[in-house]
Amino acid sequence: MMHRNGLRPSAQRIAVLSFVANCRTHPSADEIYSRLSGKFPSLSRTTVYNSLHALTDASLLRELEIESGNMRYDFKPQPAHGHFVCRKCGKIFDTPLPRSLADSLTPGFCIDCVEIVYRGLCDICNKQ
Amino acid sequence: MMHRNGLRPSAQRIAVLSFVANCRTHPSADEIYSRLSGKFPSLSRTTVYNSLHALTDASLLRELEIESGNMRYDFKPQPAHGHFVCRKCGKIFDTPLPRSLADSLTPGFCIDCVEIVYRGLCDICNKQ
DNA sequence: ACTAATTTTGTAACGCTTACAATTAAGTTA
DNA sequence: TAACTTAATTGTAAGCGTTACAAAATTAGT
Repeated sequence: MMHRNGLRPSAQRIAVLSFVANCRTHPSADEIYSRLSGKFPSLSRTTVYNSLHALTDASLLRELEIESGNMRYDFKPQPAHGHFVCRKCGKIFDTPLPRSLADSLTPGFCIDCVEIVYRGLCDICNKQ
Repeated sequence: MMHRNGLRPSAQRIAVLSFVANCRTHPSADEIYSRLSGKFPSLSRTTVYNSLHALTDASLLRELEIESGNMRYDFKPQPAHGHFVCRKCGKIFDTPLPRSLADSLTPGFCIDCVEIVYRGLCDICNKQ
């Protein structure tokens, strides 16, 4: 994957990418750093940020502006989806995209991507 | 409006609220501060943040997590709408919401609000 | 006018992110 | 393999938006 985009697949970058890809929580840079510094004792925060930027530029990751002051990351090759943020437990759930999203846009506009964030209570918190 | 929510309508708060309400650009805290410090020479950044928080808590403003590291503000009493961010000129356009947004959500979830951000090229930048 | 409560203000600090230079590692050529 | 070139990693320091806090100023009610 990285070779195709002229990215050198270093051990750190592989670790960052596969962690985000296998992690269901859309982790932040700091979460990634904390979880990986066990395997890479010399890991630097800067490396995590560098990797995240490189992988984002290569369209392997997507940045989620879901939480103020904390960028979160998503594995991009997955099918497009929205996100639901529970205001109580803070968990983030993937949601399917509603059909006909582009319907309501002015003609002449060119859409690169659509970001949908629902906020509310998840089913578990809603019961309590 | 503020009285109804137990908010004291100070001159600064009125200025912040009416500036956001009449400003089509969804301004950031810093933009608000810059534009208002002419009328209020002693205005403090903290006051702007305080006012924005108070007005947000009172549901008169809405926070937009559109731009990383820069919260933007929207006048809430307007009908619900999405936002289109042009990747070239950076302008933010209001867009109508697509119908049946809640369709795709898991039952049991309670939706407080939906945020939709389109990214791409606006009609003017698209022509160039 | 007096008191009590709220708001504004300025400074300092916080947290996430970036800039930068030095070190290390990885590819390339001979 | 050895020398060379390029790219990635690391640590420190700085940047930026935001928040915490205490003092001063303003407002509201008696």
